[in-house]
Amino acid sequence: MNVDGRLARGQRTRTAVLDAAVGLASASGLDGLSLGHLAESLGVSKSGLFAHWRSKEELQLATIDRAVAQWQELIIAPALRTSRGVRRIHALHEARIEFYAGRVLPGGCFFATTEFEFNARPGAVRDRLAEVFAAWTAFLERLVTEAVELGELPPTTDVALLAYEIDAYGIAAAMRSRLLDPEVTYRHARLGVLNLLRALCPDPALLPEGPA
Amino acid sequence: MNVDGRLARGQRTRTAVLDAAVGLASASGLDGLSLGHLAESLGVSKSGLFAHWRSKEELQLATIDRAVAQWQELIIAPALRTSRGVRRIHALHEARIEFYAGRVLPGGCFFATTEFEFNARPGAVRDRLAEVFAAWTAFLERLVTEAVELGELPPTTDVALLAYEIDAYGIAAAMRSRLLDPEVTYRHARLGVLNLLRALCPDPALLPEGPA
DNA sequence: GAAATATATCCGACCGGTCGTTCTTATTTA
DNA sequence: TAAATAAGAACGACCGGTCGGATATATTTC
Repeated sequence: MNVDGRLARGQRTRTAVLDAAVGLASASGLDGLSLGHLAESLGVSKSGLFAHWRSKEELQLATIDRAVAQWQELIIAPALRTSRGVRRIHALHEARIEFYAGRVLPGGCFFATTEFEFNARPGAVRDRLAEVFAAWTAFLERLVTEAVELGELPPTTDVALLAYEIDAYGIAAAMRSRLLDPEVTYRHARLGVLNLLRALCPDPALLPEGPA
Repeated sequence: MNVDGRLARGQRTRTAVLDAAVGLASASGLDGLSLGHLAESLGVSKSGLFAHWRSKEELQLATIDRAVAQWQELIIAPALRTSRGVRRIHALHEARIEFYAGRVLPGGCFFATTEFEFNARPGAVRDRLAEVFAAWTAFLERLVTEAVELGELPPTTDVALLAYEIDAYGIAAAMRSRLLDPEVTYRHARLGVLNLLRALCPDPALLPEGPA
């Protein structure tokens, strides 16, 4: 970084490349995205990419990190600004559905696409994706645990199961929205979690009224 | 077919190729599976495949049809042998989870893999996959409707929503089981639907007792 | 029934094209 | 000037696909 705070040229290039890679890979997958197409979409030569990353795999790993940062900023951070407990769980899910429905990444969910792509392809990329997924699950479970500790959910709540259920509605939305009616899909994904939380949460004031 | 009922040589080859293709594509995807690898795994020459299908896309479409037939036989048919209503819905979900957990196809769920793979790849294959998915959704909704008509589910049931929720637990299981603990994942997928049905179904005798 | 013919099936060799990657060279930046 | 950054050309490997010919199977002919 320069003295005046501006990013060096190389750093700017790297960020631009990774942002484009996240967007394109959300549609085509990380392996499905060819370096030639990525370079062309940026008006950059393919070999120039190798000045910043030693191999395609290194660029893929960097792309995952960039996608995690975006996820953190667009999904996690807004949820953490709401009050702890059931409200925060609901806000997290809503932010996720908004993310899909708003087509922030034109290709859909980066993680859903790549995690299916690398499901049966062992290697560093798959390991990294598994780490990210495990961290996401742990985060979800932590939010549920907090809601239980606050008394907003019954103490008998199966934390891991509820986290699974909430995540399932999101995953299914990411998949179904591209093949079936997106509006209907997103409505179901939102209604499903709302019903789930309403059935468990004794205090109806913690959740929005109406059909969602 | 011959007069004695045995399949002709070509027909046997075609079936063997498609069976292998379904298995391999469940792991690597339909486009990710190269014709060279497919041919090699069968001890057959690559060019020989083109004697049966005019292009890779034609073989992909035939592979989808074969996967549909397997799904019909292994998931749909067993469920249809149980009595109509909530029991049948539950049996369908259980068969699906068993299918994943039993690793019938070593690569996971053929449809989950390929539908994500072709999510952003328009063409005949994607169209066919969307058709299959729509048919699957319609089938799920029909089962739910039947349960409502039988009085086993409340008449106020949101049929499409409940079908979405049941499918979501299956989709999530297909995805998470490969990156997180499979046993835990399948247990959650089964428990989730069981809880869902128990909460709606006034007659507890229609569902198995115990924690799943 | 045997020979001859037609057809279905399959293979090895090869093509053009795309992939990730490397090497050499030029240009910018500090 | 030295280092960082970029481009261009070219590579070997692999891809889907084609082609002529070999082999097995079915059908016809005698």
